[in-house]
Amino acid sequence: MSLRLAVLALLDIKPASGYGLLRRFQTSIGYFWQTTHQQLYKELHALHAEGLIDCKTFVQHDKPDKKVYTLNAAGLVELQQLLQKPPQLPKIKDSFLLKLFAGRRIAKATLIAELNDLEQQHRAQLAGYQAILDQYLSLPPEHQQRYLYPVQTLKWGIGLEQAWLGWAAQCLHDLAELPDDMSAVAH
Amino acid sequence: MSLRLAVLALLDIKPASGYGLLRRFQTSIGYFWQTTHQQLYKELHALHAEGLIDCKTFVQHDKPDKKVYTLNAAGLVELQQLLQKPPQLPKIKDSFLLKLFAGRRIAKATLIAELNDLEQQHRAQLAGYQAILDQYLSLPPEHQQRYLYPVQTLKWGIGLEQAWLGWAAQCLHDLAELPDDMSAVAH
DNA sequence: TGAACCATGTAAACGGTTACATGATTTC
DNA sequence: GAAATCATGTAACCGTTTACATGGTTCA
Repeated sequence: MSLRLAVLALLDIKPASGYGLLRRFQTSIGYFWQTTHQQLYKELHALHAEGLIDCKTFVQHDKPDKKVYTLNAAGLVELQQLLQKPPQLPKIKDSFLLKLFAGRRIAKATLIAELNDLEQQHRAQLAGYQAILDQYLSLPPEHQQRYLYPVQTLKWGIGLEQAWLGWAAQCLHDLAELPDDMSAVAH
Repeated sequence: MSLRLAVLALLDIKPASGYGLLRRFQTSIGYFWQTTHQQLYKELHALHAEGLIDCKTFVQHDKPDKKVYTLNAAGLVELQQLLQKPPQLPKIKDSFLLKLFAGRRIAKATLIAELNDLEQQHRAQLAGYQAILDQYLSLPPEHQQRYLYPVQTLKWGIGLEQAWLGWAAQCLHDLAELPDDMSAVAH
């Protein structure tokens, strides 16, 4: 049901095609809600069949045609109903932490290399989020109004990445002091 | 495949029953990997059928009988093979952030109440993790050895909770300055 | 008396991923 | 010539959640 909430919330800000929505998922809420085009098209079909969003097809010459979906009055009611539901605790699935948890069964060098690699990715993510925040802060106040709430979630993402990077530095420091590869050592 | 990794990693530290494993999921890796007893029993049956874990039934008088599973040599090989897989980026699904993202469609007081409520839960989580860390730090060094890697993931959880609480304080401050309920206001 | 804990399972339904399918335009 | 971007979809499979199912013990 939360994919539905995500789609309605994004369309509530502005209309979009399935493909355009997918990019907005990736760039604006991807750090706390992911989806794929397969899921998205299915949900858009369902929402349209239920009369919660309107659809207009735009014929393009140089690109494939696109269907632009718009939230209608019924969709807004649905959105507000979904927002009444009590909040649930977040679900995190991090297989890298699982690997680290079982770290004594892997070569230490492998873990360190993977940590360094992830560190680069998180650094890039943080830079990306900060660029979006800067872009927001450069908007005129009347445009900022519309994004007052979304920007709070962006700040959450920034805080998360900063915490991750701080932890990774400490973790690499701790690992440097640990004994080497124990993967072949009996316990 | 990662539930399998999680189960093998936990059994690699010490044997457990399905029910006991479930509690260890909740207390030791629950903040980055969740499961239910239904999933767990199914996976344990599969692992046993594949000969990766051994099973002994213990008859108890005051409590129901329990099946204690132990990682065997084949299971350790399987664990090490799963650990060779390249790390994947974590998957986070946080429906509260979705609600906050669409915050202009909810009464501000509701959001603030939910944030305060979550803050209490995160504070309790942090206290719980810190208690486990303190318990670890009080172990003799030879026992600490076994948990050197798991404790890194615990520190990750602590960092995450601290970042969350810091963000929530800032968010509540920001929300206090925002205009009131816009849920009924046209845009 | 009711809730929580101990302990194990099955089955249906739902949500999400991977594979398959097409095809033009743009950029390296 | 290969890869990325734009743009939409179907279908099979797998992972996860919810509901059903049982039953004794302990604690408030």
